[in-house]
Amino acid sequence: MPELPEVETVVQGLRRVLPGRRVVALRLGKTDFIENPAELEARLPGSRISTVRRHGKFIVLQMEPAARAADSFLFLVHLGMTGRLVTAAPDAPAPPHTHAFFSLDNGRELRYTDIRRFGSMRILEEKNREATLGKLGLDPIEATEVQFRSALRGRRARIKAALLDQRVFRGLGNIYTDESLWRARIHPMRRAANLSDADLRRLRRAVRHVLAAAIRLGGSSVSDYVNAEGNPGEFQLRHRAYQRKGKPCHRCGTAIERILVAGRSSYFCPRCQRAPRGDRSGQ
DNA sequence: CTTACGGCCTGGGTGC
DNA sequence: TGCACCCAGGCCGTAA
Repeated sequence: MPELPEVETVVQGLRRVLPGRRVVALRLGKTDFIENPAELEARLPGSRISTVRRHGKFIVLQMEPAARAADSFLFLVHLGMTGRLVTAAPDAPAPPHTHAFFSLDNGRELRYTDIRRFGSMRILEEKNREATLGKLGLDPIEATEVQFRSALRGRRARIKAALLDQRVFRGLGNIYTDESLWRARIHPMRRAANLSDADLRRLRRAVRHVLAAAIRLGGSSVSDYVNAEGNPGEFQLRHRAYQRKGKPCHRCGTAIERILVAGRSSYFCPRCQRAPRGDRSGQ
């Protein structure tokens, strides 16, 4: 499912119920998406959740260990394409493909459901935090104009691919790159290095606007996404490009087109977002 | 170093 | 109804 706005929405929901809770038991189903299942089973029961944060598309739980003397650690959850992290009553029926059940000390249960299992879970030591999370690029909402420009400067990759690269910006995915490029009137096939300062300025503003609006509306529910309470978002109603092939552009009425860029479906308005010279191979 | 591409996994939609 | 095929918001490993 999720990109930055969806993960942010989930995190905001979990933040209302998880901090202070102790994990009393853990039950796992399929474990091929977990880096080290035995470590989870050894360390999570008895530990207490202190904070819930987002880093790019990662949900980061800070854990205080069961043993007094041991160091606190991080529990990372990535929702992949179809992951859901939801709290529920333990006696409520679990949906299919629910592969992790965390019993909490208030009688509730935190559950991870993931049809395709492209998500991941892992424990990360505090001392390894920077080596792992530090590889990710700028937060696209917090980046200043100077940072935004320098992150893309000199990159030969298509702008769409560069925006999707988590080492450049953390948290953007296919929906919000298309929505941002539409708003900034930039064709997804253009090379990042060829964008003018004016282009980049519009792009940064578009990214910030789109992400803020999406967070405000609780994210986009296209197929599987729900928030921490199990409810869908509403930003899909405001999509201007994504999955609107053949429908009129909200600015000029031209039919939205779909092409493949960086192996991903990319939706754009052929009139508002002019193709680069030299077409499909590049520029 | 950077960029491009196939693969992972399951399910939903479409067209014959 | 059945079946083949395409598509899907993620990222990782490999090759060029």
